[in-house]
Amino acid sequence: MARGRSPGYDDQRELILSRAAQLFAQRGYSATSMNEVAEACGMSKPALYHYYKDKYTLLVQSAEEHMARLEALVKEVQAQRLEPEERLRMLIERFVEEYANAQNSHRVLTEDVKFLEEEDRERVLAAQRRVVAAFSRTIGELRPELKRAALDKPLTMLLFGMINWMFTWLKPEGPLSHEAMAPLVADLFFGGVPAVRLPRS
Amino acid sequence: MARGRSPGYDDQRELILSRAAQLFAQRGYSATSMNEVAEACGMSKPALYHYYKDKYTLLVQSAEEHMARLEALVKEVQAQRLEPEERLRMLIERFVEEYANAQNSHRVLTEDVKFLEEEDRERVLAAQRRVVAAFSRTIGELRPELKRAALDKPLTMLLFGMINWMFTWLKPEGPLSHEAMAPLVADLFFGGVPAVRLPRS
DNA sequence: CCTACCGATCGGTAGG
DNA sequence: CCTACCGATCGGTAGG
Repeated sequence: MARGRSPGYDDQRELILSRAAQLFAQRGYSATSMNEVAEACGMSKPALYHYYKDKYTLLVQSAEEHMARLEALVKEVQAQRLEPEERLRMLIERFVEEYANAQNSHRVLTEDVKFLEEEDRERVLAAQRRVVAAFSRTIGELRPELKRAALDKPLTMLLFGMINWMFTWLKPEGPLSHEAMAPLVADLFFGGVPAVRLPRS
Repeated sequence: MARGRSPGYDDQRELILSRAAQLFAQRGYSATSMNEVAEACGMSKPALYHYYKDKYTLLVQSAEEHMARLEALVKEVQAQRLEPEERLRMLIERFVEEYANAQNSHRVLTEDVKFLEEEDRERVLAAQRRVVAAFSRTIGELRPELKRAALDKPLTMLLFGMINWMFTWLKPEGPLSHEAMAPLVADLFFGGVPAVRLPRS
């Protein structure tokens, strides 16, 4: 029978992961030392190693948990069985919100995937592809001829560009909130999609 | 009287900078060693240090040269005195083309600015602000009420999101060329801008 | 322009 | 014999 960990164990792991993600986001994975992570958590390095076996595990964990949340979010929205436009609007809104709440993980995911080993990176990228596919299917339903012209995926990536890039310039102290940005992105995208000219076949 | 450098000196410097940018883009600035740079250039590490005094100079040089090209490009387009929509279309086209030709520098600029020292980073960011201002002025001319609602800058950043993010997913071997992407971005943006709803005042 | 190094700091782990 | 740590230092490697 398992005796279980100390009661604060999981809380400590969560704290460490969030502090590590913050440092990785600020300085980059490889420029962050485990000494800095330990210090940011108010513990010694050996204590840190009690909770995570190595630095790399922090990176993998951060990336995977973030992707898991994004995939869960996609499933939640899909379960509502909305019309394409409404569904995509909600996906945009929920993704912007999630990014706002997980800016460090988001940045680690977009900038530090290169430090993942082949196998881990493939698993993360596979999850990203599933998320992108959910968006692009919705865009294909929105205007089916885009899908026939193979423009659904590129347009999806332009949409992701707008929201993935958002937190490089949108500062929390600024006059504009992320809640105000989501409808702006949606208006711009839904206004633009009908204007896209198809290549002549 | 200056004796001048060896005839191949500037060529070597250019080669090194381009190889270094390639490695920085692939592995990140801090995870790239000067041994790797030297090897990629087919020279010893001491030889490399003959051309650049340190690793940091390679980073600064890469960022500054790339920003200088972008600013030159903005000036060229502005000199043509086009109508706002045509001018913005051309800016988009030229930026996508420049990014395509300088993907490594572009990635270094977007992901490794954090390694610049305060003073250098400020100079680079100031150049970026001037470029953004050129875009956002044009967008303000396109639909002046956006500027009054302070949405010209956010919309500019959404546009930059689309094109800055493009080369994270657009692969040279892929079926879609960057030349085809520029008009797609422009159509989407110009179609979307009139659809943007202003916050009620 | 090479081999041969340096001061420092890295990620990770020993004994207690 | 378990867990939760500490002070000190390991083997290797970074930039220079």
